[in-house]
Amino acid sequence: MLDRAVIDALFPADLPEPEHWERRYPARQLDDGAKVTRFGPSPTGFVHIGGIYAAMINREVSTRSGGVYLVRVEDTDQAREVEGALAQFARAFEYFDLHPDEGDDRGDYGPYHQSQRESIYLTYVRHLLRQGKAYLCFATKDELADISARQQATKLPTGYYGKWAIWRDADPADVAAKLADGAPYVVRFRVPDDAVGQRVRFTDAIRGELEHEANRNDTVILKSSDTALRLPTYHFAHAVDDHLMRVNLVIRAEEWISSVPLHQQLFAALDFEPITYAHIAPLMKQIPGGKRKLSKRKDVEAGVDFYIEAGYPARAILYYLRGLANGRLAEVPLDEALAAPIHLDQCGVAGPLVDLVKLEDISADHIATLSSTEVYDAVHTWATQYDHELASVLDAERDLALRAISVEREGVDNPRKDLRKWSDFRGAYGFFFPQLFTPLTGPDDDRLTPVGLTPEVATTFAGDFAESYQQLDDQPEWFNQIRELATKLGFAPSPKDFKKNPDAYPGSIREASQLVRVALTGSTRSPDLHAITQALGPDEVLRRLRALAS
RNA sequence: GGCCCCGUCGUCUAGCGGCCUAGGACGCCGCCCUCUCAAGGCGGUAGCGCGGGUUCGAAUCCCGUCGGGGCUACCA
Repeated sequence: MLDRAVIDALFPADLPEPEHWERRYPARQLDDGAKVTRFGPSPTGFVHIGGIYAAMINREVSTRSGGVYLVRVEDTDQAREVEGALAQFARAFEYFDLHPDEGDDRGDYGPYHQSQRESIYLTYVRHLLRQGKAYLCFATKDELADISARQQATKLPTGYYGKWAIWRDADPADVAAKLADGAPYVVRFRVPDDAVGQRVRFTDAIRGELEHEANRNDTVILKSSDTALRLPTYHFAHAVDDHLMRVNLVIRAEEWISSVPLHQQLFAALDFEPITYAHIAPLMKQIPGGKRKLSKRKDVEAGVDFYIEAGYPARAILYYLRGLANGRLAEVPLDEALAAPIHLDQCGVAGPLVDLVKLEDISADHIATLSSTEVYDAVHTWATQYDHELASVLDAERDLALRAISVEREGVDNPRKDLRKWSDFRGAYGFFFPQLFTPLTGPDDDRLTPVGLTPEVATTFAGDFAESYQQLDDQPEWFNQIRELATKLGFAPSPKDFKKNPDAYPGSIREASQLVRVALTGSTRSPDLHAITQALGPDEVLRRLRALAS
């Protein structure tokens, strides 16, 4: 073990003792059962939908228990930090309305950036060093790689332990010599001697009793001394931060289960009160022949921006994720589900596949419950960010937009479900706006092809229809115009008759209707025709019909 | 390789020894409605990974096995 003077010389002279931090961050005054939870975004990449999933559960559990939810930025990996990642997190939290009780801008247990907590970590590293519960390690990358290779060759567990831990029991003179040379070092945790071969049990709030081999590795707790900031690894930061921030329930993804034995050793070595863990199942993606964890790099739908850019309403996504967390909540209506608590003991333990089709169904159902103005506002907000042309049209044509959105939405039992996300708006409703609609170029226009009428018939029908067109309020009367003209031009009165004898007619009432539809909307799919003409107004209706006729 | 987690229709799941000839939702298929597209209504398709036990009785408990996922980093 190193002399205390040697150890202390490695740290700033004014570095506080642990007692200082203990006083600085006192135990919280909370009711029994109140949960202090946290989410730790790591700005090393873009926001993962699984991060929103985890944040939502953390937020929910703390709120529900009368506790505190905090966001702590886990930026100890400075080398991999990605520009703009934090801003993206902020945007995502805003979009999903997941605001922490404590974070960068408020809270008494900060700073909430790990990169700003260096002296706190150093206090505890020095503390462990002085007690011989940690030690300096000068092993180089090459040496480590060599150790690992030899272990693999002899089928031994890989890692830095036992006789492989070359600096664990190094002669203080050798350490002093390295230090004198200015050699970079890391600080490793000294696993308790009695840990080898031990098994540990712990209770997971989601999974119940879990059992694991005790940790044997002298894990790095403080990263290399050759960097400007002396930052800890995740494991050490977790122990120090969650203890000092008085977190009492750690909800995190399943891949951390394997680290619990290490974390428990760390808590014990630091004399910290043990903490409760809840490991949630990771979100998965379907791949040929199986499934795997949703990958930020490979899967677009792993990134939150995918959902925000496409314009899935936040509440629909939240509802979907809630149903994934607690299956029962997928069976109750959205409002009820969002108001219901998430129970950790009812969380699924198998990683669910993210099912975009299901999300779209949920989203369409949700949008169908919104009023026209709510839809307008949401589309407008979305378009302002992602479709400027649409945004300016919506600004200029607010009344028309509202009339368009109202078609088969207001005052009906079953509102149309043609909007699954805000980016669908242009395709489904764009034709309402002259600025976004290109009239047919004539009977040869490709958009008319699916209707299956000859150019001559199409031109004649459109021309005659425009000629005698009347903008009638009554839907049946209005539709009679199509019916009568169709009869006059020899169309079959019903699709069945036409089907029975296709050579006897130019088409049926169905083709006639579709002709008008395509002329007015450019598509064979649209809301009710009469309602469209009411929204468009007679002038625009005639303009579009004549474009086909000419 | 070692260790850990997980395994019910294509997907999300209900089920926690008899209420299970396994229920619901999404998808898919069909029918109805209809001027079209949707929506809606009705119906259908499809599953306990496999093998042993325990038990009068197992999707439910135990063991094994197979399969999927994760950890095994100075990434979190």
